Amino acid sequence: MANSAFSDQVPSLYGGGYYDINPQGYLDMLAFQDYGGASLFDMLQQPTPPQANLVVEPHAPPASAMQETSDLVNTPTTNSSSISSSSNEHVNEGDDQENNNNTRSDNDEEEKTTTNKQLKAKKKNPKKQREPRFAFMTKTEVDHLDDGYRWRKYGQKAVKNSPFPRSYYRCTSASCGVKKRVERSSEDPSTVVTTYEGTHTHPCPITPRGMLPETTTYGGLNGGAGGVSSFLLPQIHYPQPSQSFFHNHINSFNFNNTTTTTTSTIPSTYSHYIREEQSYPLSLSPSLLKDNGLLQDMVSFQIRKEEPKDELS
DNA sequence: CGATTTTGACCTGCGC
DNA sequence: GCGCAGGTCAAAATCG
Repeated sequence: MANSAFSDQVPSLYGGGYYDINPQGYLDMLAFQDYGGASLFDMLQQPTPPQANLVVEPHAPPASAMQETSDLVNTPTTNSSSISSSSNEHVNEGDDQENNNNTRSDNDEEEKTTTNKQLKAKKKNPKKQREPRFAFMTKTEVDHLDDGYRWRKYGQKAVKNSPFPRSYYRCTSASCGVKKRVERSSEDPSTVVTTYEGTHTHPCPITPRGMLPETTTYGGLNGGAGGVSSFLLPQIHYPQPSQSFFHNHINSFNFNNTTTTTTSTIPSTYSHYIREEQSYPLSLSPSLLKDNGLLQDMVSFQIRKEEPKDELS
């Protein structure tokens, strides 16, 4: 199959469920910029982090329109890859996602202790409830991108039809059950496919620049030259307890040797037209971005309509 | 010495 | 039911 890493991975993300878009129908996104060595965490420290909203508008045409608005942002390039994002069956109630996160991790913890001896006898609910997930592809030589959170690798598996293994990471935060998978595309070895599952139940642990953990891998394979770039991945708005997955920050940006693209996938339940509304802080004005050539390679968002297989019919 | 990574074994889901 | 592939566990190894 073409691009097994992606083809294998992403479709599975689409199975079942739908997004729990917040009442306002907004999908918040962070705009990114490489501050010439400063990480995005610096940006986040700012009182008014750059932000762009995706506005979900019912009854509007999906893809094409999305393309239009994306073009407002920048010009897609050829070497960029697309990412897909998806949220899997998270059961109806909006709160469930959060609850799932918490209860699941709690349950996991309990299971670990109680069924300690019963190896791998992890009996989760017969009806497994998967966390919302989304994947994105990144043009980078670095496998494990620093997204501001701390991850612990808990497994690695060879992937069928791919010479590259898939790595499994888990957020090191105690109560946070977020996982991520990282694999290199067999089709395009320069592309790394990262799949996130779940939402963080805690603030980004990374403190301002200089406090970044040494495990930060950016620039490593590139000799560390060219400035440090970091990007931030989905991060929930903590003040809002029942945050929907899509209310997380999904980013699309580009830095030196790395181009990351994210494609939000809106399930049929929300077969809306998504318009991108960007509001730039002074430091992130489009002109500035352009001047710096930071986002020029950013690929347009492509909102893909996906019919959850399970729920079709 | 604690935290993280590596790695082989085991579990689970799914297709045949 | 069987086999395959994906996902997870946990002991051992490695790292800082």
